[in-house]
Amino acid sequence: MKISDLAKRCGLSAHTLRYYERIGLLPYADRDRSGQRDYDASILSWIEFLGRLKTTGMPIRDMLLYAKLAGSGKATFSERREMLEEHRERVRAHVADLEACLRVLDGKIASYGEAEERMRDDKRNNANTPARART
Amino acid sequence: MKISDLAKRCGLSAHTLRYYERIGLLPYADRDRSGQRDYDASILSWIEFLGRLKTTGMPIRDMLLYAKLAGSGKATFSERREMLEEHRERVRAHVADLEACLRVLDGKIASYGEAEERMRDDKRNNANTPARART
DNA sequence: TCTTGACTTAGAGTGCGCTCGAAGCCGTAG
DNA sequence: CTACGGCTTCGAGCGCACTCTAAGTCAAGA
Repeated sequence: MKISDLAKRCGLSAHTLRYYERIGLLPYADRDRSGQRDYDASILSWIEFLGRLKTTGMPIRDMLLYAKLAGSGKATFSERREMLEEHRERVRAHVADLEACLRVLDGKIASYGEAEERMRDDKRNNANTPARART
Repeated sequence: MKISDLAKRCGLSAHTLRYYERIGLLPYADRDRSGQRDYDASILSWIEFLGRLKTTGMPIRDMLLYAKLAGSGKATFSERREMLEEHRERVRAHVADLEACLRVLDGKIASYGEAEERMRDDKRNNANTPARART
């Protein structure tokens, strides 16, 4: 598979794939006789997992550490598990944060909705009541 | 309230507070007779709300638009509500993504745990069984 | 044969969100 | 009076994660 094919399949640009290889996030890809990268489809599952780490906010330097451990075989299973467990906790905490934020947004949206409602009422009644406090 | 007091209370640095004022995310603060910013405590709730937007990944340019609308009174209630509704949808989608990632992490962690378990068993049995496929 | 287009490399540039430094002013404690 | 800490402004610098450019190579199709 050429780099542009892999790019299409994994949703990263060819630029980004080369960048990831350069920094060590992707293993050095085999080159064909004209020097072009020729990827094995098995790289896709690794890229997909990296995408999960990225989505969940893991910085590249941590992904690099994980990648290095993953290249060292069975001896690093427990270290990798611990990394992922710590990361999972951070992600869970972040999700909890986001859910709290969502509740705040819900409240704010509702209060705008109610304010708009009142404004429509005022208009319909053509009443000259004093302005209400903003929220 | 001086900038360092506000910084302590809201968790942003004085540098960041000045930066936010400079770009228009915070209203221009009153200065005392020696030119130093003197904040009213009411700024705290606005900063807290900005923090919610930031936590949920809203870029500063969008916060700036929201801030501009919020400075324009009642006429922009519906526009602000629509902004927040769209943002809320993005956040909900992101939370769903994160939850999918958490399930992947759970699976990965479990498989490391099982592999470690098997390695301990193998050691205890002192058996020279062939290596298993890595996951 | 010539053109086209995708690939290669090293390295520069971009956008975001801060973060810091320099130089100078102000008010209070000693 | 002086020293000190904290404030001011403006602008430069930083860390991250790409993103793009330039110059060149290569293989296949007209």
